[in-house]
Amino acid sequence: MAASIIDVARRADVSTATVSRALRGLPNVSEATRERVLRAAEELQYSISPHASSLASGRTGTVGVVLPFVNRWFYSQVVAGIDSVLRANDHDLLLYNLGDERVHERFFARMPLRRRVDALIVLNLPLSAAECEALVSMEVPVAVLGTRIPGCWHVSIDNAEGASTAVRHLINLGHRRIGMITGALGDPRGFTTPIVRQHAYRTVLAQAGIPYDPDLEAPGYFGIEEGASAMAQLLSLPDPPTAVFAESDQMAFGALRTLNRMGLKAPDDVSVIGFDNHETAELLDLTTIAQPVAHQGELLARQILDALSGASEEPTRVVVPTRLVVRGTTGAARVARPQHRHPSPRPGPEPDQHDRTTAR
Amino acid sequence: MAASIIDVARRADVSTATVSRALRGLPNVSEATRERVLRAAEELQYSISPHASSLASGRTGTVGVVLPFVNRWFYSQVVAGIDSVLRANDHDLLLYNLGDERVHERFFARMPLRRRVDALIVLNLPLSAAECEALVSMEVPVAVLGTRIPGCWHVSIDNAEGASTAVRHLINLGHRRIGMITGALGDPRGFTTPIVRQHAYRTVLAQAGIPYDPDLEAPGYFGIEEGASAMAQLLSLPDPPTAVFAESDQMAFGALRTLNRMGLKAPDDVSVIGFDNHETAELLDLTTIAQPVAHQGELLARQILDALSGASEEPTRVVVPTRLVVRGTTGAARVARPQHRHPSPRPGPEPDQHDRTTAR
DNA sequence: TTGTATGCGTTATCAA
DNA sequence: TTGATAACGCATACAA
Repeated sequence: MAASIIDVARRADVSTATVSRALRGLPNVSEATRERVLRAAEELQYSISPHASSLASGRTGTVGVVLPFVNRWFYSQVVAGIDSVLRANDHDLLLYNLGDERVHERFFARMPLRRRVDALIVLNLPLSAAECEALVSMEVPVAVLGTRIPGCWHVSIDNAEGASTAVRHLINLGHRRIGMITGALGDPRGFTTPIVRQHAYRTVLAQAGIPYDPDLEAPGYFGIEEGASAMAQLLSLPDPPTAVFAESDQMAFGALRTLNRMGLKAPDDVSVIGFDNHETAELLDLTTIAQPVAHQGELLARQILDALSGASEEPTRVVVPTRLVVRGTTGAARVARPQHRHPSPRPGPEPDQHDRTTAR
Repeated sequence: MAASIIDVARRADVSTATVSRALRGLPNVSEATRERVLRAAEELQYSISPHASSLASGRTGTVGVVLPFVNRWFYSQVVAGIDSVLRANDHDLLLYNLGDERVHERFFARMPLRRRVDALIVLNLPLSAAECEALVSMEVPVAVLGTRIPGCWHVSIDNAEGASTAVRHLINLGHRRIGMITGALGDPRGFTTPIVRQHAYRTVLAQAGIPYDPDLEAPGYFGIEEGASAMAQLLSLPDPPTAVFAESDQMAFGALRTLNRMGLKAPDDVSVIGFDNHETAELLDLTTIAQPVAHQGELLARQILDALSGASEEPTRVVVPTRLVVRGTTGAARVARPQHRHPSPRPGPEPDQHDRTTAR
């Protein structure tokens, strides 16, 4: 049987209250007794029962992280970021993967994290309005990545700006027939990232005087395989794109594979730009929009700790910058295509071409 | 204030004991009262307090997962596997990342998971003998991936066989000057995987009558960058290898990048084989030894559930098979190198060459 | 600075 | 089948 606080109290010849105080480093304990208690605890190999402690204090010392995937690069990076600052501040991390539809439903039906966590971090999860409300009703601080929930803390990148930068990069290179491989759309619930990026894509094209062509948008669902299919679909068009913006690197990888298998090359045949700066993007020499992934996790955890400590009253919203990383898969458009009546791109210096890494 | 079991009891006009029984689906509750209790709980939006429950029952319903990284592909896959079966059986997953040295030390000094988890899953962690004992002394079932701890459940691949297959594949292709990019060695604690693989590498070479050359072993520490450096080191040798076995795909990726940057190509200049079948291995057309990663996580979780339910008394050990996946980065050695006096490889059918995916 | 006593929300034992 | 009640192990308001 493991030693309890009573055993320690007996051994140190003090009350359990004093043991509790001494062990938690509270003031109002003389150095002498504190030392006695510490030694007694040490000798008995005492370790606190978190459950009893939680029950008595109402705090759990753990933060729930709710996400749709644990095995995708992006999420594992974010979790690592969260973990590092949580751990440094003596908080535990309870992982809740809602990727499975049934798990998702049960989660909101049973609210199993109620009273189990001091705070919640929600990563990029498509949530209905009712589900958002359910989270808020837990009455713990909630920090959200990627989407927005009223009353919650927020961390995100400027998706519109990132996507715009990507498309502008292609336009600057002289491309006018620009496709987009989009992420998971059509989900009725609130995961706005793909919508925002797609909107930016259309807007930038419109601003450049390029007519909208729905055929140039192919769904890739944020997967490698699906990205590959999307690229195949785009290439099968009567008038295929000369450049493609994939809104995730993984989809861009799939796109590159399709090119490869068809005997085509980036950027000679088609320019490809991704989004994320995935760890293998450099390996594949993929031009992309970089976002600080683990850092966003750290920020989320910091927000939560601030909320918990009362350091910050009002939920804040922090937007972290993205940055264009120019690598080898994007290049100048070959020639102005005759069938288009738009002016060919002006020649002249192309900063994107020279800087391998350009601050956006 | 959230409703407690007392509120439910009052509303259903029964005792708290009956509520507890009814909600947990225990027998000895009449259907009528059970329904009454269920409805009362529903109406009050009652949700149980896991801490109180744990305190009273001694069970926590959560499994601790202790690992050295959360953001590396391999580990995130394993965690996903664990999570899926744990979640399906109503267990929570407490993530404990011991990658940081200080966190590691504190973990074993304070044993913060004692009384906090019903069981432990340990992933590929270098542990001293004392640390292993500390884990066992928690008196909960422990399942271990990759290394061995007496008295614990085990899941692993046959590392010797996997590594041997890799090296034999290169030998079968006619290579005789074969380098190895090794993982993290030199750690005094018990993480045996790299040791076993290195031993297999040496043994297979010896069996083929190829003399041992320590210069052909370069450390890559399981990282991309370090793998790249290791390859550079091997290529700078007076007599560089014609083929390289990297004991992880990530290191192989780095190796490929080095080749690429030096204007060399696999397999024309150097054959490269990895280990893992990382998700981007296919993308890079990397020949590799595949291991079922998420599946190993599932097996670990199953073992734990068996132990917890008492279904299995004695800890078991399951070894999952690896399999050679032949892709484009390995090819036949160009010519028998004149400076070696060993017989040149016999020509003839090379099954590894034809089957894209060969069961080892 | 220290001790006493109560409460936290369950489960489990025993009795009814 | 149900109820009363004692743990479970700690934190904390209050008293000393």
